[in-house]
Amino acid sequence: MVPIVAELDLAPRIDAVRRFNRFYTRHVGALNEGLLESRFSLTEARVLYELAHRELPTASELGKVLGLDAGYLSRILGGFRKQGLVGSQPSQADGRQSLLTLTESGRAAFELLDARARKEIAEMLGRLPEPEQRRLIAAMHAIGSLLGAPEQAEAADKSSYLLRPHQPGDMGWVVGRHGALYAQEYGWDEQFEGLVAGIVAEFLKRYDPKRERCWIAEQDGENVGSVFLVQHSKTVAQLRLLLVEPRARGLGIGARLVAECVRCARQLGYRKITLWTQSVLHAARHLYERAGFELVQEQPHRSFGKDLIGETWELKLTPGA
Amino acid sequence: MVPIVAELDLAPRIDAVRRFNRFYTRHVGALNEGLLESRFSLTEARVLYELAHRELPTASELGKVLGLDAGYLSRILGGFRKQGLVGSQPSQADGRQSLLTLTESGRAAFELLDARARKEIAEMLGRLPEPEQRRLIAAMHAIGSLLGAPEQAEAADKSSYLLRPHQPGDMGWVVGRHGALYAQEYGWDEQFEGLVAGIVAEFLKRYDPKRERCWIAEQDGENVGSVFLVQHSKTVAQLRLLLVEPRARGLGIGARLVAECVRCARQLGYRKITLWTQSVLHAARHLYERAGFELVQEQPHRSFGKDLIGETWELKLTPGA
DNA sequence: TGAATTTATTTGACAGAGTCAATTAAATCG
DNA sequence: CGATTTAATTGACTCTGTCAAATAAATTCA
Repeated sequence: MVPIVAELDLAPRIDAVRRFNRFYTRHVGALNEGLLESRFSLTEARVLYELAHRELPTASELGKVLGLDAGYLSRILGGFRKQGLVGSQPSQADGRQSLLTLTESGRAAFELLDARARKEIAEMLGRLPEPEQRRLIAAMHAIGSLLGAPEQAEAADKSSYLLRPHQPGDMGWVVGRHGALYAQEYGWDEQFEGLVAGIVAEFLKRYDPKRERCWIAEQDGENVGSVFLVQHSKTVAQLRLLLVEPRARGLGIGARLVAECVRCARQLGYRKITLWTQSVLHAARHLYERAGFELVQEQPHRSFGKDLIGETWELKLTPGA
Repeated sequence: MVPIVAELDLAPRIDAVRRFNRFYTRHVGALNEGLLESRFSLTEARVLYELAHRELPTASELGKVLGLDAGYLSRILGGFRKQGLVGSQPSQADGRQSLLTLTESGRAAFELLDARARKEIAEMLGRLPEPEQRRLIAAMHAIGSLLGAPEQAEAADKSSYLLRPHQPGDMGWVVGRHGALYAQEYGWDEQFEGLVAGIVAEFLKRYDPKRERCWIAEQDGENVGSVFLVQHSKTVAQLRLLLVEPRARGLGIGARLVAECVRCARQLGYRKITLWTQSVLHAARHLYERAGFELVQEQPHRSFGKDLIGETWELKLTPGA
């Protein structure tokens, strides 16, 4: 019989991981990274890749990055030199080293390989409808960050996300991530998730596209942030439910969401933006402060199982600006 | 500048996939599946694995499954035979084939390898806190089913899920999946997601653990179903928000959720369960019918951008049973 | 400074992983 | 029955990767 209450049994998880490992190994093997009809082996392709993505690397640098035996690598590079794919110049700093570069034809060979590999992946992605592609990327991203892929975080830069209006499913994401994150980070109880659910329910029910907005920040197809601009009165807008996923913090997404709200409120003719937050939410308070909001009221209260100090912030909008 | 509106540009997704492939290849390579100090190569271990999981396979069967060259495999099997790890018996049906089995010591070798591999994965999982483990498994499952791993689906059987009470984040999941699935499958508009958000908001606000329940069905750490039992009146309970993810359908999860509601309502002393559904939701209606519910009222209405026929179903509970 | 040690690279020898073609013997097709 | 196909084996070979030795430049330390 299926147990009602979860026991922390690792065994099925271990099996799931191993099943996935077997599956994914085969999957990657089937892709073969564009070298099906090329004269390069997988290792050679990896070397070529690193050569194309580094500035004047040395052989030992490549060996370290790729985890290759120095002798093996030396032979591969020798072969490349013979084929005229790489050139080398002696290092000024260290007479033992050579600084390696791809020649014209070396770069051409890499481009060809790279284009083929991209095409393969594009075909694989193309077999999936758009929302499933997004789920796939999101899942890969999740695995990468959970298993600690430093370069996954590195690769995220300021232009790696986009803002878009809400779609089916997004409101649930907003509710769930508010509930889970505030429970985890501040120990708030389920009343908070309920409050958020009430807010989004109200938003969807009374949603007026001419007076209100929701933005979802998306990165690699995965939701990483949200903010709402709702009508508080004819002339006053309210900013609500600002959230940025921990793993996407530090990219300026929060500031961007707030700025977008302010810009839009001004455009829609509001005179003032108001918002309610808590004194413990330091990161959010900073964002409001830097966007020009001013603290106008403080109010201690007990909510979500904690003693909190609620704060009202306001930003006056000059219509002309 | 970051674009406001999403354009369907594959390039960043392709890069994300390739980054993940590189990362995961290295990750799996680092795991080495328990054969670090064993006398087996990776391929030999894979052969051993298949031998341990099949009934009297033939060499060609193994070769097909593992994608190995027949000659290569023949040599590996020859080695195993020499070491006394596999035995073979001639096939009655086909004189060219031998039916392979692991000997005692072959099985022992496999068990050792298997235990080591499990231990490795367990250590990796152990480094993650419990909720992150669940996210990891969920993400792997998502990738597996998106890229079409038939055995991932196969492996799901009736005892592969569990029911548990709700946790932070679950309500958001319920809202989001209702919103996304009904939009996708029936074309309902965002008003429906708003309605669900309102229901869960109300549920959390008034939640009385003695009179009400929520069950979340979880599979490999991923939410795949939900149902709520809420108080309608002193003697009448209401079943709400029954949902099963498409990929988890056919495992009896829906029936199980309904049965759990009925059992619990009876135990809590309710005299009747009522529920509201729509005529187009055939699968759900079947479940209710088979659980003993009876259709007591029909009501055409226009909601969620569609013309629908709402239905009220009821189940009388005999207190003694 | 200069001898000892370390480091970057190359080379030779070799083992393991995997492919390809040829061979044998049994099974199947027509 | 002869022709073709299939399962399994074997030999020859290539590619992948490791290990140890050699060389030359750089660094350390007394």
